[in-house]
Amino acid sequence: MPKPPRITQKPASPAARLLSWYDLHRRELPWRARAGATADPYHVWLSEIMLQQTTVVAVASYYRAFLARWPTVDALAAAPLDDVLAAWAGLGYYARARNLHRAAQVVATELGGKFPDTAEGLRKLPGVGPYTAGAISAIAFDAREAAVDANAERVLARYFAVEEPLPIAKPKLRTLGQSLVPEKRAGDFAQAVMDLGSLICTPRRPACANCPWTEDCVGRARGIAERLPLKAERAVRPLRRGAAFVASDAKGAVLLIKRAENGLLGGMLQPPLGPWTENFPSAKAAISQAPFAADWRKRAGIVRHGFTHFELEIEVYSTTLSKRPKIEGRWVPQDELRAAALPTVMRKIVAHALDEGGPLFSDRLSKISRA
DNA sequence: TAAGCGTGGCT
DNA sequence: TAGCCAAGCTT
Repeated sequence: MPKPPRITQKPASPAARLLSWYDLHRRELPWRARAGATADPYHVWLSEIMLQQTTVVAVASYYRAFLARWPTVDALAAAPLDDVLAAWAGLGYYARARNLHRAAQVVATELGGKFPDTAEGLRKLPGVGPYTAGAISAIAFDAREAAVDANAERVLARYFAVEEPLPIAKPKLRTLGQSLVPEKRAGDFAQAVMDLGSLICTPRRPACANCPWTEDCVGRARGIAERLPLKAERAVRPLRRGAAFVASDAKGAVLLIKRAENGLLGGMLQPPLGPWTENFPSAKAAISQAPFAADWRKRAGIVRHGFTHFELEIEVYSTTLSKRPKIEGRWVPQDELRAAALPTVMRKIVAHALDEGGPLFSDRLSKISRA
C-alpha cells in the first residue's frame, strides 16, 4: 500500500502567521497606507503623536482636520503655535501639540523638510520617545524596529507569560518584541501587533479562538492570559476645588486669558480662575478671587472634570458687563469660542456659565460620531 | 525615578 | 457609578 504523500511544509513562524492574519483583518485607518504601499512619514508622525495615550476614535477627526489645514510639515512649521493649540483643543495632553510644532520646525528648517529615516534620528525630535521612534521608522521607512505600545505590551506579556508587573516589565517586553520583528515587512508587523491587541488580544475577554498566536501563547497555556499584564497599583486621585469667573460684555463676548506656556493645559485659554484647594471658597472669598469687581452671581450646580492625577470641581460665577473693564485678556465673541484654544474642562465651565450644552461641544461630538 | 500631563468611551 | 483603559513623553 503506497504511503500518502507527506506534507513537509515548514510551520510558519509567529511573525509570518501574524502577517497572514493582518492581510485579512487589518483595520482601515485614515493615516494608514493601502496594503502594500508605504505611508508618508509626515502622515505617520502626525498620527503617532496624536495617538499617544489616545484612542483611534478620538484621533480620526483631528487627524483629518490637521492634514486638510496643514498638508505638509513645512506648512505646519509655518503656522502660529496658537493656531496649532486651538486645532488641538479637546484632544488632551497639550504638551504634544507644543512638541509637535517644535518638531515640525526642526524638520522644516534643519532637516530640509525630510524626516529622519532611523529610530535614532527620530528619537531626537521633541515628543518622539522610544515607542514613537520605533513606530515611525518601521511604518514609514520599513526599518527593522519594534513598536511596543500598550497593545504590544499586553500581547507580549501574554504570549511570553511575563508575570512581572508594568512598568517594571517594560524593558523586558521591549526586548521580546524586538526579537519577533521579521526581516521584511517590519512596518506591517508593528501595525499587526497593535491590531491584534486592539481586535483580538483585548484587555478583557480576549478572543483567543481567533488568534493566530493561540497555539504557542504561553499565557493561554497556563490559563493566565486574561489577567496579564499585571500592573502596579494606581495612586488615589485627590480632589481639588475652586471658582471660575466668566465675564461677558454687552455683545456676549467672553473674557479669556492665556495660561502659562508650560505645565497643566500649557498655552491654552481659560476664563479667570481662583486657586484650587481642598474646599470651595466661600462666596465672600470667591469675590476676592475675582479678576475685577462686578456683580458676580454664582451659578447653580458645579462643573466636574477628571484629570489623570486629580479630580476637579469648579463653582462658576458669572457676570454681564455694560462696559469692559481694563484688564489683561481677550474678549472672544461667542461664535468664535468653538474654534478657540479652550481645553475641554474650560469649555465645560464656559458652557455652564452661558447656560448652554450646545454649540461649544456639538461640532466636536458630531465629528467624533462621523469618524 | 516617579510624578505630571487630558479626555472620552466602556463596563 | 467609579474605575479602567487608550498607538507615551518629559523632567
